[in-house]
Amino acid sequence: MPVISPQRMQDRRDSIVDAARSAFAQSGFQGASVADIARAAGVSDGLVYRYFASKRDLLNAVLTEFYERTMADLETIAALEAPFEDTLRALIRRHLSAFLADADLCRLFIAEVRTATDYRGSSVHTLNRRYTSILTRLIQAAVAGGQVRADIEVRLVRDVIFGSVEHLAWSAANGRSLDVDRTADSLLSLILHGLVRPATGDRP
Amino acid sequence: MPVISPQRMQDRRDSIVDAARSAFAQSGFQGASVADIARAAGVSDGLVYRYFASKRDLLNAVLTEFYERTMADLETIAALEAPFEDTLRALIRRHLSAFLADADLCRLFIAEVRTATDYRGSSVHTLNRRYTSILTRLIQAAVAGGQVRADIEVRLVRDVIFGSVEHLAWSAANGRSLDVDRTADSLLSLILHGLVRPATGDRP
DNA sequence: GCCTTCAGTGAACGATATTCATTATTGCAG
DNA sequence: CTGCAATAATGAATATCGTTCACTGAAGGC
Repeated sequence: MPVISPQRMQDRRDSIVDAARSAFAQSGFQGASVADIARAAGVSDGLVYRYFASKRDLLNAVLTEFYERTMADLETIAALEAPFEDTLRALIRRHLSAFLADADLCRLFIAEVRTATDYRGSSVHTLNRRYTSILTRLIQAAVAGGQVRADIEVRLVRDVIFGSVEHLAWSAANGRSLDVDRTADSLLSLILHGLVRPATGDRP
Repeated sequence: MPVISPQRMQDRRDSIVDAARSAFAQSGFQGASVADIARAAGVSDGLVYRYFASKRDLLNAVLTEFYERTMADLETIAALEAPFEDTLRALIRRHLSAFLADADLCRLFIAEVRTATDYRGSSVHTLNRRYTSILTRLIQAAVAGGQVRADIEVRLVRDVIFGSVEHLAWSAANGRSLDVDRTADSLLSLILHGLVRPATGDRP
C-alpha cells in the first residue's frame, strides 16, 4: 500500500543522507542544523523526521553507510589469507588511509558516536565489532601459527592498533600531512618488534 | 579597583567550576544546562557569563583544572629519573589510572575538546603538549642511552602510547573493569618487545 | 469519480545559550 | 557615619534550533 514507489522513498532517504553527510562534515554535528540539511535535500523540516527518528539517528545513518564501505574493503583484505605480516600491514594501511581520506567523518565518529552512552548495541558499534573480529582472528591465527608470542593478550593488541591508528590519523588530520605507507610500515615494525633494539649487541 | 575582594571572586569562580564539573560529568556537555549549573553554584545565569565567555569556555576551565592536577603527577614521576623502563611503566600506570578514575572527564575531553576546531592553541592543548614533551624527552634519552633502537620515530611512539592508553581506558570504561597494573605491564611489554616472540626464547 | 491512505508540509512549541537593562552591594571619600 | 561612584549580580528577553502535529493533496483501488 505505499502511496509512493519504494524507489522514490529510497531516493528521498538517500538525498537526505547525502545532504547530512556534507553538512555534518563541513559544520560538525551541532553546527549543521536540521533546517539546513532539509533545505539542501530539497525537503521540509518535518519530512526528515519521517525518515529518521532524530538528528542523531541521521548522523548514525551517515556514519553507518561510510563504515560499511570501509569495512567491506577490510574484509576483502583479510579474506586474501596472505601471510600474517602482509595482512596486518595491509589492514593498517587501509585503516589509516580511511581515516585520512574522510577525516571529517572519522572526527564525527570519535566525537559524537563512540562517546555516546547508547553506543553499545548501535549499528555503528556492530560494524566496529566486525572490524575487531577481523583483527582478533588474524592475531589468533598468528599465535597458533607461531609467528606471535603465545602470551600476548589479543584484546590488548587490538586496542593498541585501534588506538594508535586513530591517534596517528587524528594528529595528522589537524597538523601536517602523513605518508600512509611509510607510517603504516613504521607502526607495523613497532608493533611487531617493539622499542627495544635487537639483542645482537649489548643490553642487560 | 575591584568592588569585591579577589578572594570572593576566586570563590565564586571555583564554585561555578565545581558545579560545572559535577553537571558535565553526570549529564555530559549538552545535557547539562547553564541554568542547572548556575543554580547548583548558587548564582544567576548571567553571572556565569561574567566569569566565563561561554559554556564551552567553562568546559575548558573544568578540564584544564583536572588536566593540571594529573600533569603535575606525571612530571613528578618523570623527574625521579628512574631507569627508562621503570619510568615508562610508571607513566603508563598513572595515565591509565587517571583515565579510569575520571572516565567522565576524559570522555568530555575526547568528545568535546580534542575534536573542537579551536583545540590547537587552547589551554588544554598546551597541557597536552607538556605531557607529550615528557614522553618525548624520555624516549630520546633512552635512544641516546642505547636502551631503545635508534631508528625509532619518537612521534610514532608517542602516538602509539597515547592512543593505546586512551583506547584501553575507553573500552574499559564502558565494559568490564580493568586491572591498571597488569594492563600497564602488558602494554609496556608489548611496546618494548613487540608481538614477535623472541628468537632465543628468553624473556627480560 | 469518490474515497482512503499516507507522503509531505511548515507553523508552533519547548528548551536553552546568550545578552542586557536594571538593581544591589561594596569600598571609599568627606 | 553617610553618600557616592563603580561594578557585581540579576533574571527577563531574545534568538536559535530540534521536534511535533494538525493539516494538505496526490495516488491508486473500488
